[in-house]
Amino acid sequence: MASEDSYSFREVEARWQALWADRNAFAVSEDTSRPKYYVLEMFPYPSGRIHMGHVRNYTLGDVVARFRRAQGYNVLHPMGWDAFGLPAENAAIERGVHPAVWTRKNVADMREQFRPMGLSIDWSREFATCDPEYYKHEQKMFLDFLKAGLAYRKESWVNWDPVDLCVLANEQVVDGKGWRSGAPVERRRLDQWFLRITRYAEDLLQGIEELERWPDKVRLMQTNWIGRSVGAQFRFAIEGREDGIDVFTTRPDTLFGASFCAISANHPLAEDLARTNPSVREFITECGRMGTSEADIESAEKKGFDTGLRVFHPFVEGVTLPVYIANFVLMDYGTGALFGCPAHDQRDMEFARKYGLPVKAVVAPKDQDAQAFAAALEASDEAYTGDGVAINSGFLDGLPVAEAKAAAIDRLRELGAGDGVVQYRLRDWGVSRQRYWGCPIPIVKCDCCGMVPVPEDQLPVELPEDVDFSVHGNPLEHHPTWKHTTCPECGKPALRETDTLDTFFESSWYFARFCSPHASDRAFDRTAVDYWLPVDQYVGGVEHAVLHLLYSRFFTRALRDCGYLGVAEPFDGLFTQGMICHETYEVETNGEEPATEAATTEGAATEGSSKWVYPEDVEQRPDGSLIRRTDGKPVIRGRSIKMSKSKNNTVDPNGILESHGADAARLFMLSDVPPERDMDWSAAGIDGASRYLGRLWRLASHPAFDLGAPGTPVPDTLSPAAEALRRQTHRTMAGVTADLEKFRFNSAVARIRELTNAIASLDPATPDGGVVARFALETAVRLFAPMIPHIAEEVWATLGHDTPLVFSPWPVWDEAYLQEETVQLAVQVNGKMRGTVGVPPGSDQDTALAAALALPTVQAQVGDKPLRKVILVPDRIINVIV
RNA sequence: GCCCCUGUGGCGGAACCGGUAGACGCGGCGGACUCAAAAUCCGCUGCCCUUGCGGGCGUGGGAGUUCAAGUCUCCCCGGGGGCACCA
Repeated sequence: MASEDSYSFREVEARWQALWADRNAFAVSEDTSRPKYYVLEMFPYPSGRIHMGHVRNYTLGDVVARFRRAQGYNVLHPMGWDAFGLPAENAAIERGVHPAVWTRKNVADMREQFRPMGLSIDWSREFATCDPEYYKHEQKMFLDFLKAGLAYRKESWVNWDPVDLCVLANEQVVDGKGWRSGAPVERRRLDQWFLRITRYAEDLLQGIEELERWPDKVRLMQTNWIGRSVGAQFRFAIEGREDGIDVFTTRPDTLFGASFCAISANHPLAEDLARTNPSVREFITECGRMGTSEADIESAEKKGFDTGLRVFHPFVEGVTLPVYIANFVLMDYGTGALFGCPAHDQRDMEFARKYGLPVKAVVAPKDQDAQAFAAALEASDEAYTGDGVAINSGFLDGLPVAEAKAAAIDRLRELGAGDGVVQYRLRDWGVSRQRYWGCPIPIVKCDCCGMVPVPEDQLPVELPEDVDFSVHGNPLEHHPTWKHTTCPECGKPALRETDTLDTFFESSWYFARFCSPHASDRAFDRTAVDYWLPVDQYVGGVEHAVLHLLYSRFFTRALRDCGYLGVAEPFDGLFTQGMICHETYEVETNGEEPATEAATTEGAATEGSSKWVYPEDVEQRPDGSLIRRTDGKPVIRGRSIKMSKSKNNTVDPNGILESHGADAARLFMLSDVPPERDMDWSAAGIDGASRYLGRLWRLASHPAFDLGAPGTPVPDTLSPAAEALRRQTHRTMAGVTADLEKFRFNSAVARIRELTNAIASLDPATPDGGVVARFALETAVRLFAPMIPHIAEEVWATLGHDTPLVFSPWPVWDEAYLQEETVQLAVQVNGKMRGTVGVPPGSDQDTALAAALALPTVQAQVGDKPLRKVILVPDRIINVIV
């Protein structure tokens, strides 16, 4: 085939990318004369290689950016690097490369890997979070938070990752294991810096209501994570002691059914008792050992220790309850103490049965006999947690649960014992990390003055470059000189804080930094953030539903309260994309070559005797069976799962960009599967996308019509076939515009393909075919430009246009052409489809009925039976009931 | 265990507010072009009965509401995700 006949994506894509770059097409600045639109994809960690997840993420964002730009918005679409973090340090330990060098190299490599995608990014705003120019502002923020009481230090139990030798936030512990290392987390007591995210618990919760362009799933996850619960807090007086025990409960209505009080092993009272009682000490130690370890979660056995203390029931004079130290009571939720009502709480029931405590029913369902129900419940091992009315409960008797709760709280208040309170599951965010490659915490520890903030004129506290990774542990701690300094207050020798900040700190404000990335004396220029924020469309993976997205929402509020910016919510719209999956392949190794980690596709190889094979090494034979390219060994096809290095089922994006081009990769990413869902990568899919691009190209380069000159007006009156294509073109504009606004990219692609199919099948003899075909084709590429920008530009230019599409407005449709000339009305008889009939749009019932009854298939059903009823939905359906 | 989402041809998926189920694509089958193949183009492609015309069935299963249900309600089953001693 002659080269001029085939579409040469290599040459075309490079040419248009060069033009966009030369014309600075994507650089933006504040412009109050136009509406702004801020599009942001979650910035990447510079691992060194881009992966298909990136390709999908940035393709989705780029479609939005280009679409909004065409619509006339002033679009900000920046890119940066989430550059601090453990992998850099691990590389340093394993390969002796300095984390900074490793990171810089990866950033440079990945920038080059992204380049061939043709993204509409304003690269002049690029930064990496490991730049001191970036993190110095973060240190200032930390100091401002400290002043505002939003940052504080406390000794606390922490989640310790024994592999990464580092503290983890609660959000970073998954199934009792470190989110990165996968190692069972240990409990340790350490001095830590915290951010008071709990101050905003209610506000963060309320704010979720307003996030209408966020997925419900994410809103729900955040709601659950914050975990608001309404109840009562009150104090039990201890028999023979001056102090009391504060407890929190969501069921104050069941107080008459209380049979014990339980406190956490870390409760001050428990620690107090331990000082004099060795067996208490032993029990506490035992609880500490279990902690959040895997074994503990498995067993989940309730254990208690009877302290011998007794507390007075607040409502019933003379009644006392035993006080237990219990392993299931958490110190950092509520007050670290609770009362147990076995009849109406399953966990309390188990505890009561184990330690022979009384079970007293105090709530019974409305419609049941209270005494019989109570007797059955008290003999059972299943607690009743449903609704009902209070029984055996003194002044509460007969009240429904909700009212009983209120009445109990009122009484507690009268007694001066307690009050109604709201509790949150959300904990403060521990931000100290015992690592090198992070932002240093700008604090000096002085023996005389305590924790002293580093004065602002001494910022940034920069990381030392000469660090030794051969010693286990935190290099900042081991550095010979770095941590030794003088106290800013008293001038005596003092030590720097050697912990660094959690890397989620950097990603909690980077979106704001993009508004004024070069501001040096402050984190952001106020006019810039006021203009650009909030982000109008954020795009990323669901895996950040609670971590990054909750921290960022908190940070934005904290920054607002410290005077940095004026908004509460950082992301007005959020889109969470699905994962990229691929089939897995394995060959049996029979011990001849090293097996890969746990390659066990069900029904296939047994553990340890097979090896995962990369898709690119698998070849399909004509009979459909698979073999390994290198040696012809049979390959077993496994199910499709998320692309991951451990399963070798990854496809390298740059290989695809090289072989098929950016437009083909982008088109495949956008076709077929709705973007929020997981998609399967397949060779057939990318080939299909390439084939379509070829067809589109041929449609323009070898048109079946004389397309005439650009700008030729379409006549008002057209032949029926040409008129139909004109109307379809207008309908496509409206449909695609709506699809892009709603992230229905797969549907937008389908619509434009329909339009190009219609152009291709228009009879070349059609009068006015050329001028309408030009109109349809031009519209198709304009609508396609956000998705497959290079070929769209090329076709547009081929059709004779001088102004590139990046500088062209979005097409506008004419409402008058949205309706077809003749509508196909569906005809039902007794609710069953019997055919369709073409009628003019807006036909009334008489016209439609006459046309419908004329159909032979309808006559066969209706015959001479009398019509009982006729239902007409104009232009859609007519249903004749006989 | 609790909460949420989801189930449509061989496959990915479409179907607006209850109104022609299967758009668009992948795959498959048949044909054209070719010495042949690739590429490309054309046609067919939910299932069952029928030579055809035509008819019946069909959106995980069962009931219900309605002139009309993939769409709404209830129950059941399967798949995915989140939380998991939170008092």
